[in-house]
Amino acid sequence: MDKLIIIDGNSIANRAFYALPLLSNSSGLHTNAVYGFTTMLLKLIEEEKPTHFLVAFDAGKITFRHKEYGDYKGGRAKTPPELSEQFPLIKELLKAFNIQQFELSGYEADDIIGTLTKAADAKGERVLLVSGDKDMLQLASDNVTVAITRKGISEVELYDPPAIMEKYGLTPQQIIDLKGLMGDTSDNIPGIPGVGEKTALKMLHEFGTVEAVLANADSLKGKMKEKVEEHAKSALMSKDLATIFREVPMETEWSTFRYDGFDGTALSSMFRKLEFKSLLEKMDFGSAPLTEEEQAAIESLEAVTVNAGNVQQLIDRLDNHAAIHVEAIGDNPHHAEMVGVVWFMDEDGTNTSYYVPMAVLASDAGQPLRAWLSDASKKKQLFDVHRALLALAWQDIPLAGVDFDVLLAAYLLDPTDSNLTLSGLSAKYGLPGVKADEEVFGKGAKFRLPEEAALSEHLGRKAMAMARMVPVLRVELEKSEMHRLFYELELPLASVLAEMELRGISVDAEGLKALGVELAVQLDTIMASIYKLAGVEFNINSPKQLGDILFEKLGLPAYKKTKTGYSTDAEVLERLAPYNEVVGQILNYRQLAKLQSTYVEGLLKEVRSETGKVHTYYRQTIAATGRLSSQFPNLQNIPIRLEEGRKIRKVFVPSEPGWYILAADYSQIELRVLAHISQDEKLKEAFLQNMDIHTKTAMDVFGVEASAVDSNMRRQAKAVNFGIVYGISDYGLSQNLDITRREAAQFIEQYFAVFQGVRKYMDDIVKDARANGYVTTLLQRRRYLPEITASNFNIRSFAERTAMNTPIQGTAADIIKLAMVQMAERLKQEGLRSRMLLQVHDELVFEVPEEELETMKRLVPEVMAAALELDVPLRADVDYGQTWYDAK
DNA sequence: ATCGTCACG
DNA sequence: ACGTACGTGACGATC
Repeated sequence: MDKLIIIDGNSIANRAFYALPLLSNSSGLHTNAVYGFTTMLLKLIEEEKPTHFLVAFDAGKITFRHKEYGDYKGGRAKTPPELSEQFPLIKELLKAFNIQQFELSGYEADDIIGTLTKAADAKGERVLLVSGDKDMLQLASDNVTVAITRKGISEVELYDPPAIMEKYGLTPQQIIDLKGLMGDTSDNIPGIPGVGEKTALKMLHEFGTVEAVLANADSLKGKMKEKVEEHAKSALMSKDLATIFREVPMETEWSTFRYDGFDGTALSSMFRKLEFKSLLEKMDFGSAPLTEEEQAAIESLEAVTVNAGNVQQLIDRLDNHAAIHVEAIGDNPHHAEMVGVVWFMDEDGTNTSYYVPMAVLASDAGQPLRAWLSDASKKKQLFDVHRALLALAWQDIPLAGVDFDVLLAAYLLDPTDSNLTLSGLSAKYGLPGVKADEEVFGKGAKFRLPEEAALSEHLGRKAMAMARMVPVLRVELEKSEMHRLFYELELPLASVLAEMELRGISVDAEGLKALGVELAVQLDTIMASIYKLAGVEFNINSPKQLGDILFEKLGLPAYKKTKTGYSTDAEVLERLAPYNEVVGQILNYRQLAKLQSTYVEGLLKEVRSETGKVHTYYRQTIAATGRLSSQFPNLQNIPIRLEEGRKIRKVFVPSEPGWYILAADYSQIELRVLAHISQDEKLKEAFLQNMDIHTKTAMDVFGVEASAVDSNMRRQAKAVNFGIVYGISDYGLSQNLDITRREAAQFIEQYFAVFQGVRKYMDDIVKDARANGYVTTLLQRRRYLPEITASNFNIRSFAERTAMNTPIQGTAADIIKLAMVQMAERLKQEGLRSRMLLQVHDELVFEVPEEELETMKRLVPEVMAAALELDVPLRADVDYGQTWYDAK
């Protein structure tokens, strides 16, 4: 039996747009609505197996309804541009799907659909109508089932006449009467004011139609009677407006909508264009050939695999210059599995790549190649030098002479790009033909290296793409004035980081284990006590089970909810603590369990048994602000705020007997940066006089002398200063200080009244961001903020706070990176044995031999303070001790 | 894979 | 009216 699926195109596109985050592909095209639309089409095709298919769209600006009723749809917000730009893509997508689309000027999609379902009814054909709009229920019949999306677009609810009867007690026809009575604000259909769904349903259950309700208005009571009588005309007009027009003059010939399946080539090409990687994989187009156009755009390449027999061919071609790619498998470069190295020489235009498997590179035959890699006079361009340095170092192959990094350059050009891969960047810069690693290797459990020829081809394509991108990226860096940031800071930093990470930091594993035993004992005791107080054993680590116990069994008040249930975070538990003793125990348990799982067990897993060291991996191309991040293990979030956790720092020790751990941290670097870029006189003055900034802020905001600032005032001032750096909002500050929004707003107003330069900076930076589309740091690091013009208040506000925060946080990141490069330089220059080990955003950690202590105590803060000259002084405080804990 | 929670600056 | 403080990573639970 035939089955026609009709999609209400505008409605589904809207639903998809608001249900999904604002995705965009590498060329900046928004694709979330297209993506949602696509997944819906795929699901319908698979599950419903339609024989006929069409999508109806609204067309033309003025429909006959506007002529009858000027205000029709007057209340509806304009379609945001982020959505309108996706309609052409959806239409292109439908072509690739081979699905008919219908639009008729002067009519809405509803009318087209109404006319078609009427025709289907007449012929007795089955129809599934998909929409996000409940109005469509009026079209349901024995033949027509209506599917209404719910919760985004992934799920639909099916309505046939019995289902509508069950849910509303109405026939499909009466859905029109329902809307006539209650109206619809989104379409600006008035209905009867004061009548909502409940009242409207009651009336219809009693009288049946709008007309009958009006005729029987007398039998209604009091106010309702008045309202119905007064708005009788409006009700009738509303019913009329809500009635879908089913007589559109159009072709309703069934065979026009025949659906014979999609064209794999066109669809896979479309998915590639949209960069729907997950769909491409899931669909397994596999051998779906590229379109001629795509094929023509791909350069030819001869991918040579090097072995002992032909290695001389590569050695003969080695020159002073090449793009190379180091392929190593695994997230952690400290124990990545080396696949091999690929060379691509650009000069002679032969388009030949040379893939050298690791075994060949490590063999005697590979010796000249290893020598070339280690020769600083041989200039090479890479993708992710930092990772390559580490992976090669663990194979005892030094790498030198790197003069460009495609990854690092692309990161600087857009630090928020979420697809910084050779495949993604190739697509972004118009070089098709580089497959995604996932596509070639598979992922997760399915990961395996392909056969040699395919591997050689894939790696060769990566190297060639790099070679092509290098000159383009060099120009782009120049154009956006980030070439100095790149060549003088980020590229040298990559080597400094690699050196620190390879050195590693020693961990007292025995001490850590002892701490673990202590924690285990305490956790056991607390657990038993919690079970006793709760009267039942449960998994305390499960927020779901914990929520059930606290809010159902013990009946405590629930302050806030999460998407999936009750919130049980520390903020909630602290409020609940007075009600029941168990809550405090749970907080205590959480704190210790975190220490045990993350900092004892987690850290122990990362300690290398041969050396007793951990080797973190700083990621240089992740954070949108230019900060580093740290992984495997994360050494940037070792506890310090609470004493119990702070003890973890005792296990970080020097790697040589008699040495010390020395740590230096910037004092108030972000507020000093703010003073400099805002040129606020008061703020500058505070730092020029080296005052306690939070006390100073309290004095100015509360208008009192230093002696009158109590600890509570200082605490509040401190929160305001944090808020300022984060891009302040009254709501955020009120949450933080647990005060009302009005009070928070007053604080902020008082702050700005004093620090007028800061206010001006905040205003100007948002204006700048809107005008340029991006903000920059002092060293010209850039962050694009496309959402600064969003129509959605929340999205736009977020972008505005980001515009305020990024130059501050980013400039602080610039400064400490400068200090690191300069510090590495000085250690070398002055022949010091001290070593830089860690960076924690505003802090540098070293291990220092005793005889260098005095030198380092002086040198480190000096270099840090002088890293960049601002209009206020920078200051770094230093301390040292036997462990990181003691260097406080 | 995603969520809730919590560690840091 | 709208409802989030900025930037990260790791863990256990759950689907």
